[in-house]
Amino acid sequence: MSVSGKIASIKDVALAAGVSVATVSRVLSNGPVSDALRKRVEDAVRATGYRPNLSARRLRSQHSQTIGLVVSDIRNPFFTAVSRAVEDAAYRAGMRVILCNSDENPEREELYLRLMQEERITGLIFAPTRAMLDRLDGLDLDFPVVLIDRNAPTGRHDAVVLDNPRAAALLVEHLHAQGYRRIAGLFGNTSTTGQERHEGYQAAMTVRGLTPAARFLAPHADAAEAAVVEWMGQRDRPEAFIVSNSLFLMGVVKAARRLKLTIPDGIAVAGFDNEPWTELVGPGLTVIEQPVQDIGQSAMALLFERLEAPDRPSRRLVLGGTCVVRGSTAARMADAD
Amino acid sequence: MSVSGKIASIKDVALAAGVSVATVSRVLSNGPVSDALRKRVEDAVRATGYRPNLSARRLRSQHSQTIGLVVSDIRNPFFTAVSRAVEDAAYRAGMRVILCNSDENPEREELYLRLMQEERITGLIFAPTRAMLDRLDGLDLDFPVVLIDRNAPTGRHDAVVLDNPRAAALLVEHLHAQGYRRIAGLFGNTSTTGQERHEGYQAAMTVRGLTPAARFLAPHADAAEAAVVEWMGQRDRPEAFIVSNSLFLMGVVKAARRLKLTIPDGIAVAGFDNEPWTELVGPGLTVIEQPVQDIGQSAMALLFERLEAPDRPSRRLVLGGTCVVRGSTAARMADAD
DNA sequence: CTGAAAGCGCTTACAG
DNA sequence: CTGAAAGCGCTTACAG
Repeated sequence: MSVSGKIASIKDVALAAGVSVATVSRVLSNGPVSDALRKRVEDAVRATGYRPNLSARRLRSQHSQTIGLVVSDIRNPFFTAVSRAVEDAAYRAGMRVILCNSDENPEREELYLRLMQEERITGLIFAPTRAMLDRLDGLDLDFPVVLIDRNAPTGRHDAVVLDNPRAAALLVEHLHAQGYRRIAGLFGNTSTTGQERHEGYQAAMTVRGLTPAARFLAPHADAAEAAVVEWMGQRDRPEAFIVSNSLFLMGVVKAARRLKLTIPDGIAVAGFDNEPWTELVGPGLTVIEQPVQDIGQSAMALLFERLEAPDRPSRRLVLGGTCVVRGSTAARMADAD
Repeated sequence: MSVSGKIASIKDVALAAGVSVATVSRVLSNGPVSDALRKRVEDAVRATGYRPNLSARRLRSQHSQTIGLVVSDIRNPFFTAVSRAVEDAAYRAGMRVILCNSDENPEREELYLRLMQEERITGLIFAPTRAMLDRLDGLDLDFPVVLIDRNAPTGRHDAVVLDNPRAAALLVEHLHAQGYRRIAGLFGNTSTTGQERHEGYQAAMTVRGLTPAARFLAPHADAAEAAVVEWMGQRDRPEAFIVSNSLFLMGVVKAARRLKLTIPDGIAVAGFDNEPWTELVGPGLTVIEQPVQDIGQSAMALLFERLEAPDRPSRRLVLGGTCVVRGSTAARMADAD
């Protein structure tokens, strides 16, 4: 136990064991040490309550064993889940993670990128804004970066993303098969994700001879609620909505309630992501489930591969989503318009 | 720009500026330096793309500017929100935070406590398991700790917690006023939180001449669902449930669905916490809202106060919750029972 | 197998 | 105001 207040250093241990600090260091790193000395050192470690100083270790060994994780907001359940997966993988690999929330603000992203440099991180897992995505290739950072969730097809960085166009197309496909025709779309306007999902929506609508009708909104439930309320007041009101994130999902549900429309008869809805509560709302909400666990783990895996082979061409891992069908997209009544 | 691959050190800057490293250091820390030299150093910093090495700085200055945060699971929305508040407060104060998930596992808690020592953190914000709570006073850690969410009344550490008994009593009070009498309770069995909420429930029931009927469950939706299904099959089935966390809330809703009971006529429910989706489920769920922002900020504040006055007696900050009334506890039909 | 010594990149008395 | 030097707590060649 440290009684003195100050925590014991390797020197204290060496003194207590009657050996050199080099020997203590070797015992701690499982180096070649005689059994006799090893035992004495181990006893001394216990006696002094010694804990290695990671700052010193990092400085000397020149690697931080730290990975950076910059997301827009940890309160977004998608990022909550991904970051949990990243952290688990990191701690399993003996690494630490530094988490930062950019709030979709490019200036904060820049600030945190600087912080990452000062921490001498081993690598970065990053969900950038569109603005940052444009500048990212120009920056010269001292660590590899793996993009998650957002990504430019032309970028030079490794990335693991959902197959967003395909996922959105899945929703169109499903709604179409259920008898819906006037299918409107709400997409987030701050990330590439919203764009890509819109592209998939657009293509899948067109290929079926349906007319796409999309709006891009700031990622808030209120924005979606207002848009839906207004939209449903017009002629040719949509029969169904496809929305690109769970905040919009909430917005649609709120709008339905305000307009006294039942789901799905008055208004059908499908979207992202499969959060626990989507099962409980109304008749259950049809959603795309992302492989969040896989995304986090794969990002870590890509990072490790990159560290092993710094010069290999970049890779993009595109993961498929699953369509979880629930009552919010039940087959459309025959009598409908 | 660092072209060499290796990031520039303070020595490189000194060389480029034609000054000593001491002068560079002084410029960086806004120490007393002549304008002429300051300018030369600033230019050299830019030219070399210099970024201070935080490991070196921490080692030398002997403080890590780091606070630890150990919670059970960041995916629990309560902890998501609190940790976001903690991180914001920390970064604002120029500190970093290391986040760890214990998964309610005392062994992992111990592991992370050790990690915190190795990081030489400035202080810890900690939501411990009950098992850890018992041993915590015996440990001699080299940093102050502020407990959040969970806490033993006899403990020697600072803490910020919800007034759990009062919050649970609020729910009983409300249900009673709405005409409910047979009010059952489901409480988590891993934390002190569940215990305290049970106490409040018990007391509030007794004082109103009602019979408490409580069960303690592992914190999973499934456990709650099963318990409710079974309970509702018995004679004297409860009219309402009070539950101590949002997973149980989900469980009750699922059970209601399975039993084809409407909320609140067939089964009323109220609980913790006020997550965004609770408004959208069924007729809306009546819940206690915790001041999550305040909890995170206050924990940081208590930590800073403790650092300034290490010997001051410990403090507990007990914050009140708000009862958010929704349809799940609408007034009970007169004909009932 | 073991120890003395150098050095990672900083900050901070100590002189001048 | 400025610089030379010591030292934070480690690891790792280098000798022996």
